[in-house]
Amino acid sequence: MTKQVNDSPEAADLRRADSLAREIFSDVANKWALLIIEALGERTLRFSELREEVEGISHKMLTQNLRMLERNGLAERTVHPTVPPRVEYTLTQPGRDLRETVDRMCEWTHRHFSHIEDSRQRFDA
Amino acid sequence: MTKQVNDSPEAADLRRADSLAREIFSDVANKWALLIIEALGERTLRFSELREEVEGISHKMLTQNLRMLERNGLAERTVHPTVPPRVEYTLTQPGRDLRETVDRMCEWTHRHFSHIEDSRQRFDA
DNA sequence: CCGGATCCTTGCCGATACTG
DNA sequence: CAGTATCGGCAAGGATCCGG
Repeated sequence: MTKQVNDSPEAADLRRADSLAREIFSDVANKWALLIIEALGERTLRFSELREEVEGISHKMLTQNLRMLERNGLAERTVHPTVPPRVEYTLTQPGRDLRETVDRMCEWTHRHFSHIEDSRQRFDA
Repeated sequence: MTKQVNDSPEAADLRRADSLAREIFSDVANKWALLIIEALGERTLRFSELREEVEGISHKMLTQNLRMLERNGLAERTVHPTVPPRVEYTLTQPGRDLRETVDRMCEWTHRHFSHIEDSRQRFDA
C-alpha cells in the first residue's frame, strides 16, 4: 500500500539523513539550548549553578534542555551518589565544537548591535 | 515611585544593552529564521521561491520571520511595482555575516552526524 | 503574487506538588 | 538538591479568506 515507485534505497537514506539533520537543527537552534551551551563553556556546573547562570530559565526548561543535550551527546551528566545528591554537567567534545559557533553568534550580535538598533527604530516608524 | 537606589546611568545602560542582546538572540536563534537565512545565502529570492526552498514552512511563518529579519536589518525587501507584484528578498551585509556562522552550524551538524545518531540510540535504550 | 486578518488547534512553558 | 508528573493559560503556528 505505502510502496513508492521511483524509489531507491539510496534515496530513502538521503531522506532519512535529511530529516535527522532537520531534527538536530530543531533541537539545537533554540534560545535556551544555545544559552545553556554558552553558559557551560569549558566549565563543569551543577544544576543549581546553571539555573543561576542562565538568566530567567525555569526549572522545567533547564531539565528538559539538559536531557535533550545529553541525548544528542552534547553534554555529559555525572551523578555523585552523596547526600544531598550532586549532579554536574559538562560539554562533550562535540558540544564544545558547537559552542565555538555559538560564540561566533554572540560576537556577531555585539558587532552589529548599533546597526540592528538603528534598523529597528527606522522600521518601527 | 519607580526610582531605584544604588542605580547609576551606566548600570541602566548595561541593563538596556543586555535585554536588547537577549532580544536579538531570541529573534535570531530560532529554527525558521536560521533556515531562511541559510536558504537565502548569496542569492535574491522571491517570496514564493523561498517558500519552496525552506521545506515545510507555512505562508504565515515565512512572512512573520521575513518581517523580523527586515526589522533587524538582516534582510532587504524590494517590491517591483508590476502586476502581478514581484517581491524579492536578499541578505544585507550583517545578514551575510550571520550566515557565515549558520553555515558553520550546518557543517557541525554533518561532522557529528553519526556521533549524534549513536548517542541517541544509546540514550533511548 | 504577496501579505494582512481571522479563527482555531496545538503544544510550549510556568507553577505547583511530590519522590529519592 | 535534583528530577518527574500534572494541570492550566497563553502564545505559536496552521488553514483560510480577502484585499492590493
